[in-house]
Amino acid sequence: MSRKDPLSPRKQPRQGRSRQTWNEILEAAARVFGERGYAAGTTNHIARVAGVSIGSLYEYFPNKDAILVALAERHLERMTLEVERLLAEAQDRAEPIGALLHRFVTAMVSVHRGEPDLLRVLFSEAPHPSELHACVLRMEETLAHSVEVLLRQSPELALRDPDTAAHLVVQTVEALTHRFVQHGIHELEDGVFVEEVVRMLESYLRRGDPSAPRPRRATTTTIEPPIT
Amino acid sequence: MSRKDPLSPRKQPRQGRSRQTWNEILEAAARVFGERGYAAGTTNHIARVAGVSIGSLYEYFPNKDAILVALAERHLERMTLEVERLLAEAQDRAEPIGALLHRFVTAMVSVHRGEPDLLRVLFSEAPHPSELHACVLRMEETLAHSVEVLLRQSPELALRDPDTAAHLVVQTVEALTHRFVQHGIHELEDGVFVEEVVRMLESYLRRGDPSAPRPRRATTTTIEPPIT
Amino acid sequence: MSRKDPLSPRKQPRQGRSRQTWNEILEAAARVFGERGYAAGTTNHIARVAGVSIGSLYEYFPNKDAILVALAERHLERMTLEVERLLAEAQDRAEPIGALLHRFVTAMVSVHRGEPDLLRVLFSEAPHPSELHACVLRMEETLAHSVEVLLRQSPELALRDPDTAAHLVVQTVEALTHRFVQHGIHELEDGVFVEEVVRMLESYLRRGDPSAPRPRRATTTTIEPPIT
Amino acid sequence: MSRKDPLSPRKQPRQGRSRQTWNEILEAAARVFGERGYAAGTTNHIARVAGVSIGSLYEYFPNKDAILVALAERHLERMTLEVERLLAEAQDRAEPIGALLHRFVTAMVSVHRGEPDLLRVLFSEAPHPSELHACVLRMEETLAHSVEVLLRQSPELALRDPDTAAHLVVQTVEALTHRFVQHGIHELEDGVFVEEVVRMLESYLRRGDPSAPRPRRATTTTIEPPIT
DNA sequence: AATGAATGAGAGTTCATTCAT
DNA sequence: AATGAATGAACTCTCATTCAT
Repeated sequence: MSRKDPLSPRKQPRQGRSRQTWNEILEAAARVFGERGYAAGTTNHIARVAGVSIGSLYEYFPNKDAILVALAERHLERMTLEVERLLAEAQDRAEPIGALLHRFVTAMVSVHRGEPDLLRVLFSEAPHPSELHACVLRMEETLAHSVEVLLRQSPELALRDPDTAAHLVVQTVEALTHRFVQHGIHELEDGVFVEEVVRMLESYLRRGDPSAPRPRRATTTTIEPPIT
Repeated sequence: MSRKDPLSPRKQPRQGRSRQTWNEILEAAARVFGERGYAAGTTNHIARVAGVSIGSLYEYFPNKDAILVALAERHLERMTLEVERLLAEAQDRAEPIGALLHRFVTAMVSVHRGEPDLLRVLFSEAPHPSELHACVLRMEETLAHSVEVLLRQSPELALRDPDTAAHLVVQTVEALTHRFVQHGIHELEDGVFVEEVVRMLESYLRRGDPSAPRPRRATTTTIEPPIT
Repeated sequence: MSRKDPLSPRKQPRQGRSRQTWNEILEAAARVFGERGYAAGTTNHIARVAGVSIGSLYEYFPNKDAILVALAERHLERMTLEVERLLAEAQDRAEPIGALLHRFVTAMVSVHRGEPDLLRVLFSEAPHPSELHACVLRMEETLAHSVEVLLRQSPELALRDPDTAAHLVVQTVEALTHRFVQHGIHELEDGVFVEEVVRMLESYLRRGDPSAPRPRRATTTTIEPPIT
Repeated sequence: MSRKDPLSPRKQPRQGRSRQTWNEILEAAARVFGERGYAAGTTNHIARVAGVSIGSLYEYFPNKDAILVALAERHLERMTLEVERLLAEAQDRAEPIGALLHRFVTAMVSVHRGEPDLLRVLFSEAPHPSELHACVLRMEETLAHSVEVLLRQSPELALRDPDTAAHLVVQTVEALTHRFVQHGIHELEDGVFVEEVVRMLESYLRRGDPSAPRPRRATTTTIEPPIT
C-alpha cells in the first residue's frame, strides 16, 4: 500500500537472460489477459504460461498492475514508432493529403489487428486510470503533434487551427479503429472502412474553416445534463 | 429452474415499495461502480449505500453482473428515448442537415454528461461482453436506423449508401462523445467540440460519393497485421 | 438457540383446514427433501411446493429440523402400524416361522419401496442424531418387542434368549432392506432377496443355541481398534 | 483446464512436507466432520484445526467435497487392506468356515471402532452420492469377491450360488457392524455381537440350498409398494 | 391465519503477494 | 536469481428465520 512508484517495473533489464525472461512474462501476460480478461487473468496463471515461478514474476514486476502498464507501454511504443515511420515516409514523398490519411488509417487498423484481445484489455477493461491513461495520453499527444506538422505543411490545406484539427483527426481515427477492430462496424470490409474514414477526414480538413481560430474555451454554448 | 437467463433481474416489480427498492439498489450501484469501478464495487457496499440488506439485493438481482446489465439497460433505454425524441422533433421541422446533426451531437454530449462515471464502467470496464454488448449493439442499431431514415429524407443529400453512412455517423458520434466526456479532447469546450464534430460529419455527408454504392465486403484492399 | 422443545411442531392441528395445510407442507417436504436432499432442500422451496407462504410454514413448524422429525414420525408410525398389523394377522393364523418371516421381510421391503428417497434422507443424510434417532429407536424397540412375542410363542423354536434374537432379526431386516431398496444388492430381484434373507434368519433362529443365555455384557472377547 | 474431475485432490504429494500437510488436513477434517457433522464442519475450521491457512487447504483440495471423498478413500483403502490381509491369512491356514467368519466380523468391528464418527459422516450424512458411493461400491465388490473365493474353497460348504451368498454376507456384516458400532444393538457386548452374527451367517451358509441356483431376476414374487 | 419482503450471519472459495529455502 | 508452499483478507452469494402488514 505504501509503495513509492508501484507501477514501474522493479527492473527492466537491458540484456541477457533477464531481458528474455522479462519478455516471456510480458508475452504470457498478453496471452492470458487477452484470453481471460484482466480480472480473470491471475498472476499465477501468467507465471505458469511464461514458464517461470510466481516468485520470479514478482522479481520482475512489483504487482499485477505493473504488468499491464508495461504491456501498454510496449504496445504504444511499437504503435507510435510504426505510425511515425509511416508519416515520415509520407512527408518525404510530399503525398497529397488523401493518400497520407489513407496510409495513416491503414497503419492504425493494421497495428490493432495484430493484437485485438490485448487492445480490448488495454483500452476497455482497465481499472487503472492513472498510469495507463497517462501512457495513452502521451502517445496520443505525440501522434497529434506529428499529424499537426503534416497538416501545416500540406499545400492543399489552409487550416486556421491545425492543432485542434490534428487532435480531432487522431481521436477519430483511434476511436473508430478500436471499434472497428473489436466489433466491426456494420460489417464493413477493411478496405471500405478505411476509405470511408479517409473520406470523412479529408472532407473535414478540406472544408475551409470560415472564421478565425476558435478559442478552446468557447464563449458560446454550454451543455447541461438533462434533468432526470 | 436451471439458470437459463442468469442475468435478468429476479423480480422487476412494476409498482410500489418493491419498485422503489429496485431503483434504490440501481442508483446505489451506479454510484458505487462509478466511484470505485466494477471490480472494486462490492455487492455489500452497494447494498449498504442503497440502505438495504445484502439479502434484499440478491432478492432483486441474481448476481453482481445482473446489476451491471440492468444499469446498462436503463441507461441505454433512457438515451435512445432522448435521442429519438430529438430526431423526431427535427424531422417534423424539416431542419437542414447541419442543424440536425447539431441537435444530435448536443443531445449525446448532454446525455453522457449526466453520468460520466457510469459511462466509464459500462463502456470501458465491463468484463461481460455477451449481455452487455448485446444491449449496446441493439441501441446502436436502433439509433443508426433512425439516422438512416433522416438521411434518406434530407433533400440536401443524395447518398448512395445511407445505411453505411448512418452507421458511421452513429459510431463516430458515440466514440468521440465518450472520449470527450471522459477525458476531454484537446481541452475543447463543449460548444466547440460539437461544432467541430458537426462540421466533420456534415462535410462527410455532403460530399457526394463519386461511385456506386460500395459492397460491404470489398474487393480491394485487405489489411494484414504487421509481422511481429 | 434457547428454544425449549425446538423440534416438536408448534401445533399439530387435529382437524379442518389447518390439518390439511400441515399435511401439504409435510408432503411437499417429502418431495423436496427426496429430490434434493436435506441440506439443499430449502424451506422456501418447500413452502412454494406446498403452495403456502414461508410465513405460514413457520406457523406450523418452528424450524427446518422439526419438519424432518415430523416426517420421520409420520413415516415410522405408518410403518410400525403396517408391520404390526401383519404380524398380528400371522399370529392369529399360527403360521410357521418361515412364512412369518417371509411376511415380515416382504412387508418391510414393500413399505420402504413406497418412499425410497425419503428413506434416504431420513436414514442416511440426517445431521440430527438426537430427536430423529430417538424416533427410530422407539420404533425399533416396538418392532423388536412384537417379534419377541412371536418368537416366544413359536412351537418350532426354543430360543434361550428370544430378546436378543428378536433385536438381531429386526436390525438385520431393517439394515438389509434399506440397502436393498436404495442401491440394490447384487442386482437381486425382490423375491429372491426376500427368500435369501428369510433363509438366513430362519436358519439362525432354528439352530438351537447350545449354551445358556449369554450375558449382554460378555465376559469374553473385547475388540480393540487397530493401532494406526 | 476445465473441471473434469472436480473432486480429486489438487496435489497428492508422495513425500516430504507436502505429504505431511496433506495428512494433517485430512486428519483435521476427520475430527471436525466427526465432531460437528459434514454440513457444520466448515473448511475454515478444518484449516484452523490442521494448523494451516485456508489458502493452503484449497491448495491441496479443490473444494469441501473433495476432502470428504479423500477421507472416504483413505478409510476404505485401509479397511479393504486390513480385511483382505485377514482373509488371506485364514485361507493359508485352511480354517473352518466358522473361525473364518469370526475373523471377518471381528476385523470389521475393529476397523470401524477406530473411527466411529468418521464412519457416521461417511456413510450416514453424505450429500454426495456419486463419487462417495462409487468408492463404497468398489470396496464392497472387492470384499465380496474375496469372500466368494473363500466360500468356493471351503470343503464344508457346497453352495449353488456362492456369488450371491458372498454378497449377502458382506452386506449383512457391513450393515450390522455399522449399526452396532454407532448406536449399539440391544446393548450387546462386542464378543456377543460377533458370535451372534457369526452364528447367523454360518447357519445360513451351511444350510444347503435345496434347489438350483436362483436367477437373479426372479420369476416369482414382485413386491408392490403399498397404496398410500 | 396468512403473507412475503427483508434480514444478516456466515458459508465456500479465490488470488495477489510474501518469504524461507 | 529462482522457487513455490503458504498466507489470509476479502469476495460473492445462500437461506433459515422474522415481523410489519
